[in-house]
Amino acid sequence: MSTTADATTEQLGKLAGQFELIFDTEPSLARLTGTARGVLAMAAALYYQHGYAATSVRDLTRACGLTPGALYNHFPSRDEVLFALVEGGHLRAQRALDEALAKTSGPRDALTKFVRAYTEIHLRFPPFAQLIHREYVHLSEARKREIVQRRRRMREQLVDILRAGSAQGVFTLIEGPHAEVASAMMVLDMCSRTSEWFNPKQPADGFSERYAAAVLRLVGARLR
Amino acid sequence: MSTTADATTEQLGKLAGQFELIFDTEPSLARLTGTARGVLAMAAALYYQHGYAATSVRDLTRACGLTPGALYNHFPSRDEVLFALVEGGHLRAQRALDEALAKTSGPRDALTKFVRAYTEIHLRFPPFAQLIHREYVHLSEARKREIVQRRRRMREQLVDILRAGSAQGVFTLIEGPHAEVASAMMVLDMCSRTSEWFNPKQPADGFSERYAAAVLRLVGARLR
DNA sequence: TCGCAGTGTGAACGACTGTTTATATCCAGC
DNA sequence: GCTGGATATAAACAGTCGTTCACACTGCGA
Repeated sequence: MSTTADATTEQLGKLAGQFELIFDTEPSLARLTGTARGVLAMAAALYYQHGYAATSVRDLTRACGLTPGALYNHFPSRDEVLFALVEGGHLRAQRALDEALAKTSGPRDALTKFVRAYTEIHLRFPPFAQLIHREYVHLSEARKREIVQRRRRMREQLVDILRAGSAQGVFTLIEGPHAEVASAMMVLDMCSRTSEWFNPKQPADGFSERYAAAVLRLVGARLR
Repeated sequence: MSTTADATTEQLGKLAGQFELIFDTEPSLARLTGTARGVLAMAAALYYQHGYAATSVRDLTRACGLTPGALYNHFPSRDEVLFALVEGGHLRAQRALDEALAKTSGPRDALTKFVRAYTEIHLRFPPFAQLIHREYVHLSEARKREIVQRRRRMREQLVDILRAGSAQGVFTLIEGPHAEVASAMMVLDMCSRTSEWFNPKQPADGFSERYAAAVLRLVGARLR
């Protein structure tokens, strides 16, 4: 990574600030304060821009105005910086889904709520979602297993909804082997990928509702 | 990267061999022979398994039974190894799309052919598609621009189809700003992400057709 | 048979890697 | 005012990074 010009440094700081705002929406991140919080926000900004693998401890600490050793007063290792971000993001998403699905009336309602919540999480601050989906694969093997398990759980929630709707004749999935899982993957991918191309400058009003409508079509939901 | 046990080495060689088979389907890759071809195949296997950023020149050449310097008899830099793979993959996809869209009768037919071709490219050898979508971001800035341009072109082909269908009343897209672009992104993502979860052990018969059917639903295609 | 292009080696280049250590500084609580 | 914990620094650790270079070996065309 090259030495950053002042203009770039300023942009990076602004980006880190935006990440930091998101931290308040997730307890496991919000409990960090002071230097630790600043480091994690800057890590998010750097990982987002250059990727985790391309961001060294020296890159990160220099951007924070620290020397490399200082990092280890706040995180046990470089891995754990990434893990803190990735786990935080997944906890936040899981909570949003649990809240959305707390009260539902039937598969159609459940699917609508799932899609809206899952899409909205990705659009609240797209770079955060993008960062997590992109970089979690670089976690250490043990930490990665934890995250993969969390992801599988979310997918299973959606599969259950589709299976129920399919059994009740509310949905007519595209046929084929593992129809529910295939459809679930389509839905999750559609929603999560919004973070890759959604332009925050355009109005987001009704965006997640339109996605829910698209998904209802996709799963062949009974009209009305 | 740790020293590889013999069993792992064997698996890696087998994977590299599978990548090499794919090279024959794309002229820009097929013209490589001998060591250069072997190196590129091994690079594909390693980048697929560990990522480009985590694969050093020494990792790559050691896996090929060479010393680091030998690489530079075949590629001008480490960057260009990745670029050869990524560009080859994009050229192959573009050619498949061009062939599929050479003769079409109306937007519905065009969309069906687009989705089938684009999905099939991703399922021919999912790891190759996966590798390309995942790693192209690590190209040097100049090379990345080239690839981004190719990707945009493919997207525009799809947008044109959706726009035409929408204008003729054949499709009824989910409303909203930039409806065509939003729908195009949904479709591209659905198709390309198959490479991430498709299990080659399950039968692929009719897979792309089912995806085309799902997409027709998604864009609200007129019945029949 | 010579010569040369193509291909490989091994050593070296300076720079960068994640982490640990001893040491210094600060500030809150007694 | 003193003490102790939290936090920072500078230096060093043992490696690894991508790349270059002088040199050796190979096999093919003249």
